[in-house]
Amino acid sequence: MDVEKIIKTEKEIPLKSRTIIHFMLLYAKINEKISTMLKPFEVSLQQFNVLRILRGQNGKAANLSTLNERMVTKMSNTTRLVDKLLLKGYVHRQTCPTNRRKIEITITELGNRQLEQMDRAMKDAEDTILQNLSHKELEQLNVLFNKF
Amino acid sequence: MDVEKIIKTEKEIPLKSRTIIHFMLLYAKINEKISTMLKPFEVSLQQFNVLRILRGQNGKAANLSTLNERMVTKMSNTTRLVDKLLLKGYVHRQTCPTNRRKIEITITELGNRQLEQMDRAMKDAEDTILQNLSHKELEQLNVLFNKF
DNA sequence: GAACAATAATTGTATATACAAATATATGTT
DNA sequence: AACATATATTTGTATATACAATTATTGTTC
Repeated sequence: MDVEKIIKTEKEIPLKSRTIIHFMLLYAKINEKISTMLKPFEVSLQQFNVLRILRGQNGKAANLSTLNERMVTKMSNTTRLVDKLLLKGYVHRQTCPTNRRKIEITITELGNRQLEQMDRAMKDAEDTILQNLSHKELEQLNVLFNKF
Repeated sequence: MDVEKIIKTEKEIPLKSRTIIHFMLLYAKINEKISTMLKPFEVSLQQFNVLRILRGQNGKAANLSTLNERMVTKMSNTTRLVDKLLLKGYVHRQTCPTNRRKIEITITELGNRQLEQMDRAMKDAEDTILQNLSHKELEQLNVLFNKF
């Protein structure tokens, strides 16, 4: 982790700036590892998250607004994101019969099976990324993250 | 910060997964604040970083490979990224006279002036993002980040 | 010094993401 | 019922990013 990589001045970098830059570099690193891990499944991190949200519904359908609300990114993507999962046969979509504006999304059997495999790969990625942090340090990190 | 937002299961989320998800949500939050802050200047975070790297050169030119090496993202973008800064008049580009494969990039007067304003806005953004963290907590965070 | 490899940057293409506008359906008001 | 308003999703467009292929120049080797 080389913070000096981005900013290199004669002056020392203030603690706050250093923290933010550090965070950004770390993000790039983590994101790369996770993308690599998801590559064999041909899904993006976002698509993976949608599948996880759908599984969390325990069989209940989720409409696009619900998915969008739970996700980090914005609405306009959700339609196209689900389109891609649909193409792979990981989800099923149906217009809500009581309110035809709504679209109900459910995860398919295939989606669930693939997701289980992704889970295992994800666990490996997490272990790699966090291998140098102890249980106590991870807890510290979560406490600090909660303050943001 | 709501980790349950992405994964919602009957089981408790393991500490490592929780940490990664937490991190991702935090990234989205921070990234949004920084983008908002940069919006008036019509530059992306990447473009801002290029300008900071160039300033760090203290007048010396940087070629595209150097910029790329210092940045988080990949080469292919660097050309187009610099193109945009060029359009705004923030940088100057010139073929290296001794090695005509290389392109030398320098920051312009205008670029420097704008960058100073961005610095101020960035400082405000950092203060907002990190307002709930004490000096000690920031130091803790940096120590933990270094372990990744 | 011709042929090949290495380096530096650019371009093409596909996909991802952000923002705004448009469409379709439902609800509330007079 | 006609109208405006709200809700849910989709589409268009511009920009961002990733990966591979291409071009231009330089360096190396026989």
